[in-house]
Order: sequence, then structure tokens, then C-alpha cells
Amino acid sequence: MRSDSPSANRPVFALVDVNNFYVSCERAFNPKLENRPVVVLSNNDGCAVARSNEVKALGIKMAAPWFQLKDLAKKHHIVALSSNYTLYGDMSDRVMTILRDFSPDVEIYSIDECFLSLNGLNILWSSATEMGQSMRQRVRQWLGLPVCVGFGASKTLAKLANHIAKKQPAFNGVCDLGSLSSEQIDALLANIAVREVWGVGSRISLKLEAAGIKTVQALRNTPTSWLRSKFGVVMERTGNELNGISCLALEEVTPPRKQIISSRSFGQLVYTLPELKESVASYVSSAAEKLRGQQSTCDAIQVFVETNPHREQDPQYSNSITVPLPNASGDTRLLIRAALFGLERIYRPGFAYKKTGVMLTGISSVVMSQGSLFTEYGADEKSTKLMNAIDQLNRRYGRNTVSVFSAGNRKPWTMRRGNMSPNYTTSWHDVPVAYAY
DNA sequence: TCTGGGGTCCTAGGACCC
DNA sequence: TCTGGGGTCCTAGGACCC
Repeated sequence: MRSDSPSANRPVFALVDVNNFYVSCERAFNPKLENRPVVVLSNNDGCAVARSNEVKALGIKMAAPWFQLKDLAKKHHIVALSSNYTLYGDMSDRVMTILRDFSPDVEIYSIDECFLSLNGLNILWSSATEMGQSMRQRVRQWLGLPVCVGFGASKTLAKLANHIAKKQPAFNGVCDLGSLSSEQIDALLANIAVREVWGVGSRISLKLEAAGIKTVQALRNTPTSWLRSKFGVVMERTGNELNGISCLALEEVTPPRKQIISSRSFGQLVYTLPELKESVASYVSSAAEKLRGQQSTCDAIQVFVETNPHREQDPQYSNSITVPLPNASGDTRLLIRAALFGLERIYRPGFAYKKTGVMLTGISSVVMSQGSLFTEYGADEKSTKLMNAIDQLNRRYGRNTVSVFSAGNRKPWTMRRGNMSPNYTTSWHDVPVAYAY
């Protein structure tokens, strides 16, 4: 099916995205920044993480190191601001609230973007374009933020339409691919680099270009079977999405995180274990807070350290270790103890450390249901059969913590799967599930 | 001197079990 | 006792996103 058929052309998704989000938030509270070149900097004022159009026009790239830009900044009077994530988070919530008035089906995709499902709602408007203009006006009027809106028959097309709305002034901030003829679409897509497609990053675009596929139009006309064989299922899906075959559904509820990272670069190099410990402890504490916030536990914590790879004259060292927990937990003190235990094992004196952090893994939701399973085995059988019984219990009740009692002394005991990865430990408490004797 | 901080999914390959 | 295939779990690494 190609996008020539009318049903494939009908817009199903909208993508709304705030232009230069962090910069626009700062401008909303300080109108003097309007029409001036502005950047917002990352932690420690290291990199430019948001740029106004004036700054983009100077050729300054995303995540460009600020110290390299100082001369340019002086010359063009660039205003540089430290980031204020509390403000941006709050503004983001307000944008999403406004957009929910346009459709109840909203997927918050990132801090400054969301997908809306139109689902026939657009009959309230004479056209999708009119609906998009109304969104723009309302967000601008109520919050002082500029947004662009793209409409398409798939999420990938809506993203692409948003890109067009942003780059081509003739669209006045709203682009509905469904309102264009196939000739118009062909002409548009033939002038957009393949790199701009959602899902095509730097590596894949290089390979595509080497194969002569340089524009979005060329990618759209590439057989999806070829994309599959060269790049896998993800690119195959992208190919289908570009042709108006929607493969990605709207995800309204954000699923709980499967890993939670907390890490940061140091403003100044760090040499000693006590300094690293202090940082690690505070990162664990914020990660654990997020973990409990989503009603989850984790069963392992990974901690890592890195020297500064940009200082090539210095000896380099980076390492990480995964510390399994005896029981799945979200307890800050326990997690800190585990992380510091790991940190001591990977710390090497004599290096200048630049970055450290932790990652919580093996995250599962806290399951309220209780389950128990009693099995009896002879001593010679217990290792295998007991593990099977426990796995079965895990599957049946979705629990990852269970208890094992030995008939002899009734004392709960734990067992580790000998040849499994050290990450995979099963431990038990709470519920008696099996007897072994 | 100064170079972000989060996340996701897919794949290949090893180890293990039956 | 020998052999082997299929399924599954795990990890590491690579790609992507903002």
C-alpha cells in the first residue's frame, strides 16, 4: 500500500513540539531575551543544550562545549543561561494540559513534545491545519511559548510534518501532510535529508547514503524487505511508517522505567575515594526516590567511574560493577551500602575522575498478590527441582521474592544459581513456598 | 582550565536445560 | 552411555531518541 490511497493519507496523529524549549521557557519569563541569541547550558555550564534560532544560525551545534564558543559568544553577544529544570518541568505540564483540551488521547513523548491521536475528533475543525493553528495560538497566548504542529498518517510522518512546519516558513508552523497532493509530498520529501527521519541516526544515515539513499523520498521508495535485511526490524518499520502504514501506536500511559540512572560529571576533577563516595551516595538517593515513586523495587545496582576521555594526556580508567541485592528492594540505605561496596572495588587511586553514577536494574513492580506453593523433594533432587518450583511460582504470581524453609530447622535459607550470571540471584523472604528435606 | 544526562529497543552469542 | 536439537535466559554492544 502506498500513500496514494486516500485512507493512507488521512492524518491520524499530530505531533506538537515546543520550539527551542528551554530557551523559550526562559524567554517567557524574561522578554528581554526575545530576538537575542540565547543558549541554555547543561550542568556545570558545560555544553549548550538548547539554542535559540539566532544561535542555530551561527552554526552552533547541539551539545557544543561552551568553552569553545566563548569567542563567538562575545562577538555576537550571546546570552548564556544555566539550566533550570524545575521551571522547564512545570512549563511542560502546562503545555500538556492545554493540549489535552484538543484530544483526550495524548502521549507525552518527551519534556517538550507530545503525540495526539485525532481519532475523528478533527471533525470539530474544518481542517487539521485549522486545529493546529488553534493549538499554536492557545499555547502562545496562555504560556508565551511557540509550538509547531505536524499531522500525518503515522507517528513517523507526523514527526516529519512537524519538521517541515518548523523549517519552512510558508507553512506558518503547521503542516498537514494529508492536505497535500502526492506530487507536493514527493517534491517536499525529495528535498529533506534522510538523516531527518525519526529513527535514522548518524550511523544508519551514512550507510543509507553510501547505498545512494540520500533523501526521505528515496528512503520511502526503498523496498522494506531490503531495509529489514540490511538494518533489522526497526528500519523496516520506519519504511512502512513513511508510507503511511502506521506501526507505532499511541502510548498514553507511561510504563514504569526499566532502568533508572543517576549520574553527573564533576565540575572539577576528583581524586579520592571519599569524594566519589559522597557523590555516589547522593546519586543513589535520587535514583531510589524515583524507583519508589513508580512503586518499584530493583534487584541490583550498577556503579561506574570514568576519567576524562577528552584529556588524552592523562592516564585513562573506566570501570563498572553490578552489585546484586540479597532481596529486591527500594531502600535508600541498603542501596547506598551496595553501591559503596561496589565503588570500593572499582576505585583505583592515582586517576583523575570526571564522572560517576549509578544505575538501578532488575526493576519490577511491587506486586500485592500473595502466593505460596508447597513442594517436597529429596535432598539429592532439591537443587534443580526447587529452582523449577520457584521459577514456576515467580511466573504464576509475578513475585521476585519468595522464602524457602527447610523442614529440618525451619530456618529460611537462600540459594544462588551457581552458573547463572552473578546478577541473577534469587532470594527469599516473606512467603514460605517450598519444603526441602 | 572548561566537553550533558537521561532513556529505549534489538541482536548476537554463550550457557544452560530438557 | 552417547549425541544432539530446540528453547530460554542472560549479557554486552550497538543503534536510536530527546
